[in-house]
Formats: sequence, C-alpha cells, structure tokens
Amino acid sequence: MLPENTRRSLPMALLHAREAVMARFRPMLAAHDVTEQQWRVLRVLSEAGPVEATELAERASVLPPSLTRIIKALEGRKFITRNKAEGDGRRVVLTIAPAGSALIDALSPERRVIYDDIEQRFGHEKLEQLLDLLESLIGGEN
Amino acid sequence: MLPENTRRSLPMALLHAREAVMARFRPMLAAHDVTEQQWRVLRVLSEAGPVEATELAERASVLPPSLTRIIKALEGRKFITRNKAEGDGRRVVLTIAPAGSALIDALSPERRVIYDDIEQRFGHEKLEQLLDLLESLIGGEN
DNA sequence: TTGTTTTAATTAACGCGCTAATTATATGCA
DNA sequence: TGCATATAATTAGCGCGTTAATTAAAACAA
Repeated sequence: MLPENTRRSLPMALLHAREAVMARFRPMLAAHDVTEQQWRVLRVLSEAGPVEATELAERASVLPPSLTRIIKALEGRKFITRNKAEGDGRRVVLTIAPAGSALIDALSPERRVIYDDIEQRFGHEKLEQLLDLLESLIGGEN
Repeated sequence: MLPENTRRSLPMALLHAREAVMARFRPMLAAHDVTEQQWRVLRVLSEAGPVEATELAERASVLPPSLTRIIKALEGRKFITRNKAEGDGRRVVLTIAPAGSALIDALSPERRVIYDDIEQRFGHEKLEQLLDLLESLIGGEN
C-alpha cells in the first residue's frame, strides 16, 4: 500500500531521521572545516591504516568521483598522503598523515558527547532496535 | 558509547538504508527525467493544491534555495505554474499544471508496485516498527 | 609481441544540500 | 509620512551524489 501521508513514507522518514541526527554533528565538523564525507574518509584511514582507493570508497560510503575530490582536498591540507600502489600503477594507496590523526583525536571527544546524548535521549534499547531494523533493511536485498 | 564498527553507526546506517530504498525508485524517476526532489515537490502540489513556497519547501523537505531551482525546472517543463500571492508581493504561490498531474498519474502505479515490493520483502510489521522508531527519532528533539 | 579486453581512477556535467549574503516587499514605530 | 526592522525569496559559492565518458595501466589472447 502507498503511504497516505508523507510522514509514513519510508524514504521521507529516513531522510528526516538522517537530517535530524546529522544536524547534531554538523556544527562540530563545520568548526573544523571538514565535511561529513571528508570526516568519514579520515576515520576509515585512521582505523584501517593505508587503504586502496576502491576499498576506501566502499568503507567510507563515498562514490569514486567524490572520493577523488575528497582526496584532493585532504591531501591539500596534509591530512592524508596519496601514493601509487607498487606493482599496479592504476591503484592508489591512501595513508593518514599526522595532521589527519591530530584532527581525529581532537574531534573524537566531542563526537562521543554528541553520540551519547542522542543515545540517552532516544533510549539505548530503541537505538539498538532501530539499528537492527536498518541493518535488515539494508542487507536484506530489500 | 561510540559505535565501534561503522555498521552500527546511526548516521551511516540511515545513509545506507536510504540509499538502499532510493535505489529502487531512482530508475523510475530517471526514466521520466525527474529528480527525487522534483518528484516530492510535485507530489505535495498534487496532494495539497496551491501552496506558498515556504510551506511547499517544508512539506517537500527541500531547502528554500533548492526549491527556487526546482521551481525553475518544473515551470520550464510546464509541470507547475508560479504566481505572486495577492496582497503580499513577496510570497510566491505554486500550482500544479495539467502536465504535472499527468506525470503524477503516470508514475503512481509504478510507485505503488515498488513500495509494495519493499514492504513485502521487509515485512509489514517491521516496516511499521521502523517507521515508528524513525518518527520518534525525528520528533523527539533528539 | 601486438592488439583486445578489463579494471582503477579520474573527469565531465548536472542537480541538490547547505550556509551566507542579497534583494524586494511588508510591517512597525516614531 | 519616513525610517528602521522583519520576512520571503532569490542568488552566490562550494562540496557531494549520480551517471556517463574518458584516461591510464594491467591482464589476456592470438
């Protein structure tokens, strides 16, 4: 059945929910001149070490064309370094640089506070339920 | 607590979920050369009649600058008409045009099929649960 | 080895999200 | 009435999403 009102439309609800959550994180990122996507890329590089572009794009949920732009920006600010893979001149390997690690460290506490606040307001139980449902929706070939 | 792995990160999960759902609708919209946001605007105008720009932006979940661009595009294709509000020269009133209504009618059956398919695969019960949780997350000043 | 096919990354083109600034019209106040 | 303030819409500027096209390098085949 089609959703009669817009609020019960799944795409709309997901959009609003994401908007509501990101509104909490955006000021923090803006204060450090980092976009949401740049932040995701940095986090993946911080947690996973040197990674090839294709894998990085997947893990950070960014499309390849966007990643190219993000790499340029982050490299320009010395947050990451970019090298060709040895043995395959097509592949590119990205590595986090000291300035990048420093930014991660600087923002993590704030990030934790925001995340905790959301979890507390929304409820731990409900958050787990929501994450389970979302995971199922994503993974289930829906 | 911070989410250890990316899959249990709420912003990421919402992003992926929305992406998974929209992937189903996108081909339909692309086939008719309508963007997702243009489609939302058309639907609101179709369901709510003539509406002022500010209200339209809210109901379609589109930012005012985006709405300006969308109006231009839709007006150019004769899907909507744009007039000044009588009594207040600042306000703009949008109305759906016959071609716009025709597009809505043409796409609605397809839309229903896709939505039904998602609901069937995911499960009616789970969909309702998910919508409830999302609604709570959005509305709860979280 | 040479030519074809495949793969990785980039570029191109267009629209939207987002913030900030600007324009135009209304409203409020002295 | 005249001026300051407030409001609605638009414009500007930048980055990302998305699809398609392009470039460069590797793998494969004759």
